[in-house]
Amino acid sequence: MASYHHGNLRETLLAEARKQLEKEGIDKLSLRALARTVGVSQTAPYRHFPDKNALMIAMATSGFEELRQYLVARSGASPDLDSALVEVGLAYVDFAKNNTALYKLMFGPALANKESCPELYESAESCIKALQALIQLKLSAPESDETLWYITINAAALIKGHTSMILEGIDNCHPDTGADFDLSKALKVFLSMLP
Amino acid sequence: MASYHHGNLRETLLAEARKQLEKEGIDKLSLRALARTVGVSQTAPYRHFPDKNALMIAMATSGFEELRQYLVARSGASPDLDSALVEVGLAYVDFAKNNTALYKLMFGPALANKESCPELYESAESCIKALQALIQLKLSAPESDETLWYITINAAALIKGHTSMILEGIDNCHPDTGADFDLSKALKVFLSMLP
DNA sequence: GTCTGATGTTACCAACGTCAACATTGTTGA
DNA sequence: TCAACAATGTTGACGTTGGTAACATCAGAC
Repeated sequence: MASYHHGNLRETLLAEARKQLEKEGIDKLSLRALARTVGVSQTAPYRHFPDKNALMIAMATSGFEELRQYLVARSGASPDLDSALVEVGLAYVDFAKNNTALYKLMFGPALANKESCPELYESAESCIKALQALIQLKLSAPESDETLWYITINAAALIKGHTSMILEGIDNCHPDTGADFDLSKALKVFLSMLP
Repeated sequence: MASYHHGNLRETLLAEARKQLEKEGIDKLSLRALARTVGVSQTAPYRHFPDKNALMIAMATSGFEELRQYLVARSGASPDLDSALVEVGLAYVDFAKNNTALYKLMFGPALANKESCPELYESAESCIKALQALIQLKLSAPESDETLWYITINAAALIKGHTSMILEGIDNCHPDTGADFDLSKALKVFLSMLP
């Protein structure tokens, strides 16, 4: 027989939410259904999260931590700097593809208001900073510090933009030849343009 | 006295939805509230849209048409090609900033499934193609056709990525000097890297 | 002038987020 | 040891939402 207290409800809810998020999509994610599948009353989640949005923010925050670890792991396993730079881009996109709903949640309405959930912003910005730190390693050319910085942000934007287009299903195949779009080629083309 | 038939419900609903979208955000947008403010019964909208998502798709579609027109207008008013390229990027971001909720809707869950709403994808891709056509004008260098194509997509991704970061409120100010991020400078830096 | 289809209304349903009041449990200090 | 307390879980309810079915009203075609 089940005990009155679940004992681990908060983490169980987060895990089940994460599962449902990827399986059913974000709009089919309801606190009630979550409680039901976990086998607890409909209002029990409110003992661990003030409201539904808090649950979302908790998921998003853990998502940023996962993403950060994934990026450093993938890029760290590369032999040289150039391949590490390509790899971090590929890794970022892979994470988004393998955790599409979570990724959209991370950059979705959850972090709409900066001051309401500062810890979310911290993890988000630290994640980008990690990416930028890696990119900056590449740029030891005799450029001005300001130019270097803009190139770095451009690289980050480039990866984010490719991620968006891929998630949106926009197939950037060649209009004439019909050749498939190859992300790693695109990243290498950008790298070759660096000073 | 009001007549039984509204006469222009579909467009009135779209206009009011657009207004509410920017004012209250997408999650506060309900068909019932819409019908109420328009002064019609709660189920009247279902005579013009099969469900709520159809209303969203209709808004998104018109949004893409607006965006396309805005881009050609802004870029067409530029004196030379280089400034036109910078201008199209600035215009894209401006549109997103001036119509944030609509922009997020356009690239949000509405166009999640490609085959369910092909006309949305058409307008979205035609919009990107227009942007790419302009960019391709710049690239008459003796590069391979494939490289040219990848540079074009990179430019599109760059703009999309900057848009995302700006909408997400990530301030890319310089970590040392604290100088504000300047989008047009970033775009010019990218342009200067082109072959 | 009647018939028909388009449009709007009323009544209803299931599901959701959330709150208040109550029940049960683990813990802690006398 | 045990009573008080805080944490956790349950029950019941309220208001709102998206959506369906049946009915009402109107405009235009024959």
